[in-house]
Amino acid sequence: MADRRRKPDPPAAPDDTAPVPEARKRAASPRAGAQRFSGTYAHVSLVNAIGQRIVRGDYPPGTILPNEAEWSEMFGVGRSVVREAVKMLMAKNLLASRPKVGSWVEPRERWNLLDRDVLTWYATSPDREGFLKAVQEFRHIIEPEAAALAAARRGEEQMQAISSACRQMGSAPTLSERTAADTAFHTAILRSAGNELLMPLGALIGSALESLFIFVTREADDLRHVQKLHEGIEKAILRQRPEAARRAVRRLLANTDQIIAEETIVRAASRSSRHAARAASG
Amino acid sequence: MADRRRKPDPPAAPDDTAPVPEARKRAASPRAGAQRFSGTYAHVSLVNAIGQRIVRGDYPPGTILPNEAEWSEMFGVGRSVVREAVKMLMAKNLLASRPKVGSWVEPRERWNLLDRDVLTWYATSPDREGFLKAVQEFRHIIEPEAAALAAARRGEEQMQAISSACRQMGSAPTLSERTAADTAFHTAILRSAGNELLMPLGALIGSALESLFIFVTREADDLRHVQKLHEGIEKAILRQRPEAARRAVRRLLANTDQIIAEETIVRAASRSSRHAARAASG
DNA sequence: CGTCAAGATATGTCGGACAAATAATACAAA
DNA sequence: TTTGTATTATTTGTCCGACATATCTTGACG
Repeated sequence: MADRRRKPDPPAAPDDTAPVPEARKRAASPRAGAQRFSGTYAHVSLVNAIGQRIVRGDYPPGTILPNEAEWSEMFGVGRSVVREAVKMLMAKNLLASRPKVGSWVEPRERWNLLDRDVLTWYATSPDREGFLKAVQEFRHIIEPEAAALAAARRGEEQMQAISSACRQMGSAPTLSERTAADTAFHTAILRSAGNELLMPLGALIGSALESLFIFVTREADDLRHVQKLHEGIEKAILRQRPEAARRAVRRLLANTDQIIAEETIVRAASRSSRHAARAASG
Repeated sequence: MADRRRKPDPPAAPDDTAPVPEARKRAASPRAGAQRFSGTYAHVSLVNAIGQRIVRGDYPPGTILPNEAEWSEMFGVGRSVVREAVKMLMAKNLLASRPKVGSWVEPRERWNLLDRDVLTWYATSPDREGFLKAVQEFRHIIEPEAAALAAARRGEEQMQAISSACRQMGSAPTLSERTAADTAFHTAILRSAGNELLMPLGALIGSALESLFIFVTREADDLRHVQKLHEGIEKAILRQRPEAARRAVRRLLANTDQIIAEETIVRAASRSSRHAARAASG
């Protein structure tokens, strides 16, 4: 779930580094079911909890969900909180509802899979491999063209944003910061492409990179190589060469494909070895 | 706004052609502001009203919106209805809010522009030309590749869905039905591509076609030509020729580009003639 | 000038009550 | 038996009022 609480633009934020208010006490007793997180509003917790369960497959499409009273009981929140959370999931087309029937899970092809939150839940679902495969294929479709458009139309500040992100990627001390810069790099390219419909896809790339960052360990040589690939993209856009940008992005994606493939093999091997161990011990 | 009230899958719907219950009486007096629509739930009306105003530009990004009490007053609904509507818009990233500050319009690049409802509001906004331009460019990126994937991976029933939609397009008696079949055709291709991330984009194509259907008059010759172009796509997918499918889609899109360009010229001309008339009379 | 305290105000949450929609059931009629 | 109709039960939809929480603003104080 994206952080809903950010400083609004108009009331200029004097200090955005202020710590998020933690340690919020709940008077309500934490009843059975999933726990509530302090520091977050109840409806946000609920949206995440229910959304994650749906995407994870706990309630397959067509299933009638627990009704409002049951959710309310399960999470120890008021009915209005449940209703607002359900409405948010409806807005993402994960749910629909009717009086006397209840709420049910919508068929998967209606889900707003490109939504930030839904992507996050998908990325942490058991089908992570399916997620990575789909996202990566999608990137192959989108990103080369986006880079080509960016090479053709990018403005001066946009170019600076791209270069800056690329530099930060190279000098990031931690993998986490590197991933953030990586996401910023690709998002900046999408923005530079001059088509606002492309921008929501930044969340897609971000969740893919984050998923890779969490599960894949990478060696120094590899990181250097990846950095060179990114610089190749930057250079092509800087020089306003659409075809070169397209090719450079394809090279990067091919590299990522390879990493995913290797990781998949490793995971499959460890899985089968676990199976073997279990079979041997059983 | 997509119709939220549909028959759920599990309780098999015996008759889906039953008329939507109209003529619902409101006890509450219709106060100032936008009117409520009978037959629809209040929160749906509110989501549409507020969402449309935001996308249309009535409240530019950064603007603090009226607070809950004011919306409540404006539309003559209770505060909970307002809150649920606002939550749905938050789920689409059009809004964010904070206690003591209020709700504000999020920067445009955070909007979930690929969402069905947001697209609908965008399509009816004053910037319809910008909308069509962006969507059409996006189609150029997505659809050729989707068709190529479909040609490579389509199943038997998926092929039947494509062919059926293509046939229905050819024999549709009204333009409205033709547009519906057209949308079904492209949606079926997206589904056949075997990447679920592509499926939400059906809404994009649908809204583009609907927008064209509403504003563009087309001649019989033109329609025949378009039909042939669609059949070319169908044939390529039927024969499982990815490259041919890609090319066929590009031909169709080039044709659509031309139609949009012509329409744009016509509208610009009528606009300037109106200006001229006004200038002459003023 | 900077820091901290108090007030003001918008959203967040709770609880209860009633309205509306509709699936399911019971029942009457053909 | 079948068909159509009224009743019932249940779930979501809406309203209201109260209070909690967050946080911007203001002002006192060092």
